[in-house]
Formats: sequence, C-alpha cells, structure tokens
Amino acid sequence: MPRPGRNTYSDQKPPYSYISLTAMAIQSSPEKMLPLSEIYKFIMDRFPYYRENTQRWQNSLRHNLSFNDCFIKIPRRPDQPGKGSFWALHPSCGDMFENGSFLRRRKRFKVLKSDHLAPSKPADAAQYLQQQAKLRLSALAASGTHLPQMPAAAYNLGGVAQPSGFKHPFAIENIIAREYKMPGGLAFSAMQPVPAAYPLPNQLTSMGSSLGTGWPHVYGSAGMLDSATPISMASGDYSAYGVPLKPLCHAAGQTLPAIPVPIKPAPAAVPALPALPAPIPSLLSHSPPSLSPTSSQTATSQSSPATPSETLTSPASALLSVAVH
DNA sequence: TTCTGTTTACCAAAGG
DNA sequence: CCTTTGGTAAACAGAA
Repeated sequence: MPRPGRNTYSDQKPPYSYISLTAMAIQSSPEKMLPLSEIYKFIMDRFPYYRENTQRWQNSLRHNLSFNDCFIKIPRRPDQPGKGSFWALHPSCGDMFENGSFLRRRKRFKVLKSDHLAPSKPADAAQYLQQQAKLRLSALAASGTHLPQMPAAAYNLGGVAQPSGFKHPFAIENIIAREYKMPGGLAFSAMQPVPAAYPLPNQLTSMGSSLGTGWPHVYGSAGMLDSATPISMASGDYSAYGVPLKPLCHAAGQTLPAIPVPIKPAPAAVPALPALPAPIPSLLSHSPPSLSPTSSQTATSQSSPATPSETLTSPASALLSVAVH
C-alpha cells in the first residue's frame, strides 16, 4: 500500500480538529453514520499521523464524540451485530465550519432540549435518520434509478438551526464532495442516496478504497488532484482546506454557496444496493417526501427551509437547535 | 478482557 | 484581558 516517494506531509498532523476528522469520516460514509471503529479506520487510512499513539488520539476522539452535541448516536439494530453504536452528524451542524477553518469551529454546537414539550432524545433524531434512510431505500427500490437526497439535507428541512435557509459552503459534505475524487476523476459526491439504513461492511470498505484521494497530507494520495480541482494545491501543504477555501467561498457572499455543490448522483460511487440485511420494509410505503433529486440547494436556497418535506414534520428538528454555549 | 462511551479536569491556543 | 474551543489524561461504567 505505501506509495513510495511522496509522504511529504503525510506524517504531519493534519490541520483538522477531531471534530472535523470525525465529521469527515461520517460524511464520507454512504449512510452518514459510522461505528467508532470505522471512524478510527477512516482517519488512520487517510492520515498516517494517526497511525501512532492510537491510545491517545482515540481517547480524545471518543471524548469529542460524547462531548459534542454535533454527534449523535444511533443504536444498532439487533440484526447489525457489532460493538458500539453508529455515530452520525447532527443534521444542523453543517455550518459548523462555516468560517472555513477546520481547526476551530465558529461556535460550539449545543442541543437545546425543549424541556417539557419533548421527546427530546437523541434516539428520536436517530430514528428519524434511520427512517429517512429507509424511505430513501424504498424509494430507490420503487423507482429503480431514482436518486434521493442525502438524509442530512432532508433532515435539515424545517430545522431550527438554519434560519436563513440553505447555506453552508463549508459544510463538511461539501468539502468532502469537493475533495474526494473517484479514480476516474469523477468527483465523489457526499450527497448520496441512502441505500440502507445501516452501513454494510462491504460498502464501507469499498468506499474507503475509493475515497482518500486528493488529500495533500494523506497517505498515498499524491498527484491525484486533477486540474478541475478548484483549489490549487500548488505549494501549501494543507491548501485543500486551508487558505484558499475561505476566500473562495466568502467572495461570493455568505448566503449562497460560491461553489456549486455536486449534487449529481455519481452513480459509479453508488454501491449498487446490495443485499440488505433486512428486507425492505414495505410498511414505509407512504410516499417519501421531498425526495426530489433535482436540487438540494437550488430549491432550498430560496424557499423556506421547511417547504419540501412538510410531510415529515421532523420530530428531531423541532427539538434540536444550535445555541451558543 | 477489550472495546465503547461518559465524564471531569487541566492546559494551551484562538478569538473577541 | 476574558471566554471559548480544542487536545489530552484519566477515572469510570457498561457492553460485547
């Protein structure tokens, strides 16, 4: 595996906080959720720095998972053996890194509990996520080729934390989508359909092999950036997420993404909906709301965030919000 | 036992 | 300056 030649930065500590790294890992997964071990793996696969002192940084990472509200825990199903839960990103934390810095967030992410009104458990959010996934799954099964949106996007709708509609040029998924390149030069879009409620091992591993190119300080990724990459990697070690990003996006203003987020399905990257551990629940047959594959932002950018998926008055979004610490 | 997950504490750096 | 955020250590409990 070791790519001879160019490990220039690969041993350096990546300029990302654990929160960033974890978010990247989660976002890179088709299901937008990963078990702890997979998060470890993602990081270690891509950042050689973290192949050492695992005790230390993994402890830190675990701490971050628990400590930060931007990570939510999704319990495993009985049919999904394994240790620990899945971890997902809180749907509203997309703007966490809005300032373009992956070292320090704009502000801390806090979940406000609606004290009395609420089924305010993370489990609800988790369930919602899962349901979204299933809905998409069934939609996929129904339409065959149709490609729904990522759960986070739909999950966001009506969310409290995004009062001004869509805007997160620095959403991790955007960044990742921009960074990850498929071997064929096809940009991997993090905006993927959700084939299943739970990650399938083979999916994850296949993802793993296809991801991770285009990271300057990432092991074995040298030279994978094609010229279409909007970000010049010329000299800076971390320019991918570093300097250029900010001006790039801020230049076009805050509310509209300067760089169009790849919302194209990227079929190649779509794991072809392999045999599911559990049969597709037909009980979820009520039409999947807001699955219009047309746009995650073109539509949402100007309309009120809640419009498309009213059917799903997200229980989670009602109780989740961002607050200054 | 090991792995996960939670929690507390302390410190350093960044940011206002 | 003070506050916030991030990194680390560590103790601890629970699950596989």
